[in-house]
Amino acid sequence: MSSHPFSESNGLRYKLPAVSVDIIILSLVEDELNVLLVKRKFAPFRGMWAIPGGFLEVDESLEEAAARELAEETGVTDVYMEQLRTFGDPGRDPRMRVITVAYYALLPIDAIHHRPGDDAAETHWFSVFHLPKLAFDHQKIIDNALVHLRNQLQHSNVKLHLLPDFFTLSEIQKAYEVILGARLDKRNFRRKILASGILEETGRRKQLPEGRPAMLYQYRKEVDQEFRVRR
Amino acid sequence: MSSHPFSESNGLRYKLPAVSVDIIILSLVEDELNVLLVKRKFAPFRGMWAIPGGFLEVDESLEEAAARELAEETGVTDVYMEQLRTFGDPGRDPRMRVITVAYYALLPIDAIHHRPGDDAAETHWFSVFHLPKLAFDHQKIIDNALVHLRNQLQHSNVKLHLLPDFFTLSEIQKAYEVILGARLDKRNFRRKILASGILEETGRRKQLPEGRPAMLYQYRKEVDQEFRVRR
DNA sequence: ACAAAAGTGTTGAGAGTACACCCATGC
DNA sequence: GCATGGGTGTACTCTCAACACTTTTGT
Repeated sequence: MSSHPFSESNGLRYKLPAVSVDIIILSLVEDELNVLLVKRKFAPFRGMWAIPGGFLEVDESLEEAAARELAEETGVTDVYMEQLRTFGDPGRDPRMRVITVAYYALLPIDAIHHRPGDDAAETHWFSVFHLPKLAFDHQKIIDNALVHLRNQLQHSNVKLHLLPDFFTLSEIQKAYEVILGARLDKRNFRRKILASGILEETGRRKQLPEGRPAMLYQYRKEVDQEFRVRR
Repeated sequence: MSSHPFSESNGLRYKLPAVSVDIIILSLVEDELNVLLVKRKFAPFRGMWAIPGGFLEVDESLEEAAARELAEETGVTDVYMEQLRTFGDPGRDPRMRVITVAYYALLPIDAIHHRPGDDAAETHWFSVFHLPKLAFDHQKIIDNALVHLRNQLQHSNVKLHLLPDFFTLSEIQKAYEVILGARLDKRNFRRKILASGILEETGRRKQLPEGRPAMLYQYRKEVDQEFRVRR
């Protein structure tokens, strides 16, 4: 183990990298998987779109920093978040060495109050599949988040935190299809997700503009934890 | 996005956290999954065992830092490494704020030269299942690595980088059993791993001290990449 | 010949996949 | 009564799990 950075003679403090937290905020809006981006007001990459984030403050855990950034951009708290990965290549920020810990947050459609505080930062939702050119290595970070999300849906029956409290089976199937980029068979999808036991009927139905009303489901509270194992 | 940490008036530099890289070095030794630990020479936690690691140097990527620490402890280069997760709770290091990016490295038994340089640091291999009390939050970090490794073996046919170049089917099965902590059926294991196509026969056999000689296998070069998808 | 580890097949259960029609509602 | 989306069953394939004996070698 190398020595402590402060135990060396002074003049080395400039070597300390900065630590930031970036948060990929994902939501389903009108059958699209959207990510919230902010337009940069300062150099470098001034005017370009970037993942919201900021520097870590003293006595704040990484999760707290991510939650704070999320609240600043969306006004939303109590949201599902997960640490993704840390990016720290030298040169990823031209100003100085910045190590960024990437988180991603999944929010249901109905939780978005969209810029309640006047942060004055310009924000916008983009489809993750049609992004503009992004600042820093942010495209790579979003690619990473998407791979992670797809893996979760394919290999387990985790709760998909992008849905509102009550939803129809068609809505959850559509969410899977949008994220995976593939059509799924209705009968097989329903049988599988109901057999997995993560859902329960609410007894209520959703009145649609057209067609037969659909049963509303919710995730069972008890099985919030994942159960991925096969045996 | 909060402002740049250096753009504020001075007096704030002490706020910058330090960034370290810890590397969990795993190896199979005599049917045990072992992790390499170092005995701390300085406070805090002086005399306790810890995961090898060190502070990130300027112009060094996170991967390079992890590889450097690995080489310092084992003399080994060109090893399979993967980023695990970043730990940064305030108070995890009593001296100051330290954000640590955890990596794990898997090395085959025969790659270990064990302390070729005289680092003077006392190192020792421990079974991951019988660890002493560790410094910092290092127990948590190792738990994390173990969960990650088990998930990989259970949900995919990735190359297990803990094995030497050539190995018998009994050896690879034993490796799976040690890591998963479960007995596996010999016939089912062999059928499954051969059907997955990640292995190929070498044509050579391993002469054993007792019993019938066993066919030696190797991982196929072309399929180093994972193929987890089902459809 | 015996001890030790390698090697090998079959059967039953459950999961995944492909596929097409009837049902309830609003207008 | 018709347009719209909700809801349902069956047959085939493939994967997984359980289970015991024969083969090859060294001594």
